[in-house]
Amino acid sequence: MATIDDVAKSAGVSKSTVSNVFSQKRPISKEISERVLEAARELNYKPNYWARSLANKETRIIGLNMEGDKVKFGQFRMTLLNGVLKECYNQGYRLLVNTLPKHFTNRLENWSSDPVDGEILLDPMVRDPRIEERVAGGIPIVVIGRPPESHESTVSYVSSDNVGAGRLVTEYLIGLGHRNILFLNAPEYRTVSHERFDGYRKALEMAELPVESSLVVYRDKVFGSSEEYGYIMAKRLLSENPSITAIITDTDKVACGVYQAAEELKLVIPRDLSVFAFSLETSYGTQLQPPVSSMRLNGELLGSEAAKMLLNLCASKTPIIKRVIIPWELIHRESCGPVKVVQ
Amino acid sequence: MATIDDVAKSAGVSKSTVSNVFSQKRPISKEISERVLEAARELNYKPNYWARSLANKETRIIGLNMEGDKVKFGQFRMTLLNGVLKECYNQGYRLLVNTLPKHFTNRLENWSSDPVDGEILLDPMVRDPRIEERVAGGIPIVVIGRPPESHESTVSYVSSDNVGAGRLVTEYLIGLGHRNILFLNAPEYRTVSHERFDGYRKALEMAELPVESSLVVYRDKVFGSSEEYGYIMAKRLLSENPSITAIITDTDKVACGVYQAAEELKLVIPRDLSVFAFSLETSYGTQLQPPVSSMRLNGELLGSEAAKMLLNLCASKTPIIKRVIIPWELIHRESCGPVKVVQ
DNA sequence: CTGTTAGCGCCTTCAG
DNA sequence: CTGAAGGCGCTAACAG
Repeated sequence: MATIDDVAKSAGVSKSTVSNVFSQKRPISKEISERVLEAARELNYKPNYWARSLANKETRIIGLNMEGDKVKFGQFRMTLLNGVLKECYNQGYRLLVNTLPKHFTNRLENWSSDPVDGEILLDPMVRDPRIEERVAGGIPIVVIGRPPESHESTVSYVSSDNVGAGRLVTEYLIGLGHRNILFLNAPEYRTVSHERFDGYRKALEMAELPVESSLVVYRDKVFGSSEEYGYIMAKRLLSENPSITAIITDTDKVACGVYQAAEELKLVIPRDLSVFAFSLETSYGTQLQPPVSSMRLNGELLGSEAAKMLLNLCASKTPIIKRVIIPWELIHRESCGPVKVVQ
Repeated sequence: MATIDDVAKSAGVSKSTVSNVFSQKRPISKEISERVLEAARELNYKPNYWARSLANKETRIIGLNMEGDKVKFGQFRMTLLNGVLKECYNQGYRLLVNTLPKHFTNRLENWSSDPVDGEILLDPMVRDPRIEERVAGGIPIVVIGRPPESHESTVSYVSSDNVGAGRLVTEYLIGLGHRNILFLNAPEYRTVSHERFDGYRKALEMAELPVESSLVVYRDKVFGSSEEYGYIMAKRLLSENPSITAIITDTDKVACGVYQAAEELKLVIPRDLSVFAFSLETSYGTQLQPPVSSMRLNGELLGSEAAKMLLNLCASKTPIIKRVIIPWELIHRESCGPVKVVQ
């Protein structure tokens, strides 16, 4: 690969002239400029990205950091990704998907700074070392979802109103006459599960209903898949506690497990059991019989807003903490109905 | 941000010692090593990724390059992405999604090498400058899909058997009695549309049926969306030529437009019209009434195989051209049926 | 096992 | 408008 020196020599000019022909940072006479370009073309020269980044101290790359080792996109993350990409596209940035497993980054020889100007963090956790590291290193970040309380006022983020969502759903089910609503929540270490629980709790309190701790379950690591989580917990809890008439799940995959459990227990949805899923990760949501009611989260907007904020942060260097809440919408399908009247 | 020099000074050793403590490229005594690590921790030092890349001539980043300016993931691309990510994860590589619009890269000041060790190219075109550039620059690439003929034997690729798929689908429809099968193909500049057409043609020839050029349409740029393409072309051609009893489409989005046209023309699917879609990009495929028959393409395997090949290429430096064909599966749903018997 | 000296390829002063 | 010299932060080759 030809370097700037080769081109300079070949065109009979100095390195800095070549550099400026490309960077356009200072005017170069048309003749010389063309001579340089011609030489570059012949040598198949392109400025080296890393060398340029090193000197410029900027990469024009932003990172997308997904929590955990499972780096896998579902429906929701995909729309989110599309939003981020759209904004990258608009502003001439590239996107780096961070996929390094911990057992890799933990090794000393792989320990290094990240090759990005800033990062978008997904799925914030109640204790999130990712945030602390980046704050310490002065790397601009934007979180998608609510950051842990310790950083809520120091970190920019874009999120849905998860408390409101949890509350609305619960109120909706209460309105249908449900009194024992099982909540198959996301893992406890994620902030979102607490937000949704807060909403759930508020709705129950407003309705003067008790909050049974046995009805609130957080996903545990023991479950190999979301379906398994939904299936096992639904089967167990519905058997133990037949008064449960509605289940709120984290995703449609969990709901899928719930459906299976319901079928085995001869419970008909929505006649005997109402089911609601917060987010749709697959096409299960609409394929299930009956299709499961859910939230529409507008991932694309979450993504593009996050990217916009991050790129502003990268550019301005006067870090302005912002918070953006993206509205959701409750989608009524056919999985929730009035509670069965006991005869 | 602290540099290697700061750490060296603070620990009272030389730069190269610090370097080697981190890179582990040569043994450093335990005492010194710990002293260095201690100093690094205090200064919050991390090796600079770009500087390291520059010296090492490797980034441990691979690129995912999508043709065109539309950088957007649908269902199929997402599974493909997941496959790529899985392999990146296994081998400690990061993934860079290339999203730079042409009007950006065309500007001289943005012209530069790509910050990756190698690249996966999606949606190869009949004339594909991306391939030529990278071959000229000596950047390892793997194409997903069949490369243009000019490079078929010089470039590694992983693909589905699109000719076979086109053929099988067409034979299937012929077997159902269809004789006038409209093919709403992908854009002509993409190699995949030619492969599928080849299969379509072969099937017709085997059945000794004529290949009507008016029944083979390539998507044109004038269409703003896939749905529009399907809708407009189906409406026009079904009106002009009522003998058409089956339509093969590129994706479920195109099929969605076809469904709408059929409805307006009072054609019932599959009674009056059979519809088949090659790939499923959205949840339309299964949500449409009736659900549309399609190919299951195994995007995850395509992606992971491509990544595996690329990482091999990056490592070995003795470029071995490989070709991998990933099998597909025909999924029968309810959109194809026997041709209506004329009474 | 550790230190010294050159680069990697580009950009950025500062002279001219 | 152009050239020369030095630096970005790290690694590599060669001494010791």
